[in-house]
Amino acid sequence: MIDITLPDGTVNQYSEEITAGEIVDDIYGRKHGCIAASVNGEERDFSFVIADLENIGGTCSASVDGIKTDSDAGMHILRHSAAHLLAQAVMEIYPDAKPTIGPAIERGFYYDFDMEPIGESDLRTIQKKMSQLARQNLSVERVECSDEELENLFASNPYKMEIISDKVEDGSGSTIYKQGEWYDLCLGPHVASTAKLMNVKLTSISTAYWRGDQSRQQLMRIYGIVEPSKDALKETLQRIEEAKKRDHRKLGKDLQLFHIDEEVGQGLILWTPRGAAVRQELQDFILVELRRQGYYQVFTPHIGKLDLYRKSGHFPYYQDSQYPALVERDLMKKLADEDCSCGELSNLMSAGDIEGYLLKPMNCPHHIKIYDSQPRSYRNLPLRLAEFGTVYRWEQSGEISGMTRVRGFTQDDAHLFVTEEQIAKEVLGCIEIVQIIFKTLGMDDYRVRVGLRDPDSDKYVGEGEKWDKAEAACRTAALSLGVPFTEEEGEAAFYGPKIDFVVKDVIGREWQLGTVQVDYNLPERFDLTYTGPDGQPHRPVMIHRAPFGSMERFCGVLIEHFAGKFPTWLSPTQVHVITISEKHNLWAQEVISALVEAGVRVEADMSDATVGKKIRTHRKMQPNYMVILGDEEVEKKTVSLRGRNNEQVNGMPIGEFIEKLTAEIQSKDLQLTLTPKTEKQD
RNA sequence: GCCACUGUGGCAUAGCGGUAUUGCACCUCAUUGGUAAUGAGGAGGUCGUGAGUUCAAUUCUCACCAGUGGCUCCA
Repeated sequence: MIDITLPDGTVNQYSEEITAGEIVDDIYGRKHGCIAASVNGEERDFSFVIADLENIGGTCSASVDGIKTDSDAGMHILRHSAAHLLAQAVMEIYPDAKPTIGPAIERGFYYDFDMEPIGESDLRTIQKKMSQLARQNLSVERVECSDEELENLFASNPYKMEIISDKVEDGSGSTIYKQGEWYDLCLGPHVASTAKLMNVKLTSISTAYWRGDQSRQQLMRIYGIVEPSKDALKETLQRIEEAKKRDHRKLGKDLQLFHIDEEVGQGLILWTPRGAAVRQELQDFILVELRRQGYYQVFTPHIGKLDLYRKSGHFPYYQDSQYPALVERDLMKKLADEDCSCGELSNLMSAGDIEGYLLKPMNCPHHIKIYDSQPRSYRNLPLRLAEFGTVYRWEQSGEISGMTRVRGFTQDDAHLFVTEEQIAKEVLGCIEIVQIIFKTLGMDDYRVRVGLRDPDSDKYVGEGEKWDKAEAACRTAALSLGVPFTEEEGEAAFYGPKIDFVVKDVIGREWQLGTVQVDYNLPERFDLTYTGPDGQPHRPVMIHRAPFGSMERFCGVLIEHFAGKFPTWLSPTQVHVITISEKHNLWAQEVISALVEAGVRVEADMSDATVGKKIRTHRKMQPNYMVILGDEEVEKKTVSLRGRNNEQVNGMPIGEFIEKLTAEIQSKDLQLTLTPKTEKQD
C-alpha cells in the first residue's frame, strides 16, 4: 500500500497499482473537470502509476492533486495536447509532411511541419479533421521507448532524429505519446483523451525556420487556440476581435493621429495635427518632471561624422541596420571616376579610409561631445543632458509595423554623467520618472526586465569587471523598485546592461518602452574625465535613459491602452461644439473663442445637419465632451454637455464650464469629471 | 532580409478578360431640427507601380513598391 496525501491534508492508503487519475477521481468525483494530475508537485498523466515514482517503496508516500484548466499549468497541458491533435490531423491529410515541434505558447499553440506550402483555406480542412479526431475520443497513451525503438519509430523524420540525438541522453530512452495510429516524441504530460480537445480554432498560418535558424529548412507553422469549453472558446475569440479594434494602426487612421506614406518611406511616421497634440502633451508633461530633477535640455543635429560613430561603436556594431552614410559630393564624384563600386565604397568606410556622415542612430555620442566640450568637476556632477532626439535605423523591412517598429523615431533621451557613488541614486531617479508616467496614464500592465550580457557572446564592448559593476547597479536598482522583475541574459545593450519596462500590444507582442542603462564603456571610449576632490582626473559613468522610449512607439501603445479614448489632458480634441440650428452659431463662436482662449483643443460643427446626426458623426472622433448649443443656451449664456460616457449635464454657465474643464485637464484625470457616470438603478 | 497572403475614390466594400458596385464622409439645395443617421441632388476612382500575354486587362503572368501574419533582428 502507498500513503497518498490529498489536497486537504488527509492521508489515504491505496494499492500499489493506483494511478494518478484514479486518485483524482477519488478526490473530486467523476465529473472533476481536471485534465491531468500533480504528483509531488510534478505534472503527470492520469495514467501515471504512483508506485513508479523513483525511490518509492512500500512505505513511501506521495501527495496528489488534480490540475484544472483554470490554471496556467492546466492550460499549458491542454494547448500542448491540442498541438498533438493538430499534428495528427495534418498527417492524415498530408501523409508526406514531417512534423517537427509543436509547443504550447502563451495564448495557444502551434506546430511546425516540413511540408508543401499550404494556405489559409486549408486550415478549415485541417480543423475539421481535428474535430473528427477529437470526437473519436481517442485515448492518449504514454509509451516508454528505448533508444533503439525511438530510432526505428522516427527514422524517416530527420527533425525528430535531430531532437533525439540532441536531447535524449544515450541509453536513457524516452517516451512517445500515442493517439490512434499517430504518435509523437514527447515528455508529456497530456490529456487522457482527444475528447478534451473539442474546442479548437486554427487561427493563422505562417512560416518559421527549423530551430529558428535562417540558414536551415523553412517550415510551415500552424497556429491555433484551444479552450476547455465551447463558451470559453467563443469568449476568447470575441476577446481577440475586441482587441483588434484597439489596434493603433486602425485607430491611428480612424482618429487621424498619424499617417504613413509610401512615397515618404517605409516606417517613417508623419504626425498629423491630432496625433501631434497627443505627443506634445506627453513631451510637455515630462519636461516638467525633467526640470524638477535638474536636467538641462540640449539640441543636437540629426547627423554626425562616421568617425564619431566608429569611436562609439555604433557604426561597426550596427552597420547593417543603419541608413547608408552620406558622402561629400566631390569625394563621391572622385570615387565614381575611379570606378569605385558600392561594395568597395562600403569597405572603404568600414576600414575608416573615407569619411562621411551618418544619420544618427543614437544621441549619446552627441551628448558625450557636449560633456567633453569643457572641463568638468565633481562639483558639477551629475550632469544631466536631455533631448527629444530623433534617430534613424534601417530596420529590416519585414519588421516594420505601425508606430511600434519604425525607421525614424524620437527618443525622449537623456544622458546622465555621474560619479560611481551617484549611480544608485540617479538610476532610481530615472526609474521614478518612468513610474510617474505609467501611473499618470494608468498603465499598470507592464513587466520589468533587467537585461544582462550574454556570457557566450562577444558582441559587447568593455571589460568584464566594468560589466559586473554595471549589472550589479541595475540589479540593486531593480530590487529597490519593489516590483517583480526578470533577469535576462543577452538583453543588454552592447555597451551596458539595462532596466527595461516592457508592455504588450493588442496582439500580444511585447514592446520595450522605458529604459535605463548603466554604461561604463562609452566614457572609456571617449576618454571622458572629471576632476575629483583629490584634484585628479576620474572617469564618469554614463546613464542612458528614455522613460517613454520612443515617442512613436509609446504613442502607438498608448492609443491601444486607451482604445483611442484619451483622457482629456491628452485628447486630440477635447471639445466638439455642436449647434442645433444656424440661429445659434453666434453664441457658438463666442463659446469657441472662450475655449481657445483657455487653451482648450476644440472643433465645431455648425452645419445644418440634425443634432442626432452631428452627435453620431462626431462621436467617432472620441471628443471628451460635446457642447450642444440651442435656444436655451443662447438665452442663458450656458452650454449643455454630453460626455464621451453618454452622460448629460445641461445649462452649465460658460464660466463654470471652462473653469471645471481646465481643472480636469490640469489634474490629468483619467476620468471625465464634468459628466460623471450616474448610478444606474437596476 | 526570408516565407505566405493582401493592395479597388478619404474610409469601408462589390465585382469581373470588354475602363467599375454600395455605404459612410464630402459638396449643393430644401429643411431650422434638442442629444447615436431629415430628404433630394452632385462631385470624386484609369482598380498599388511598371512591363508582358491578348483584338481587349482592374481582372491572367512577371518584376517592383507597400501592407498583414509569422520567422530572424532590435543600440
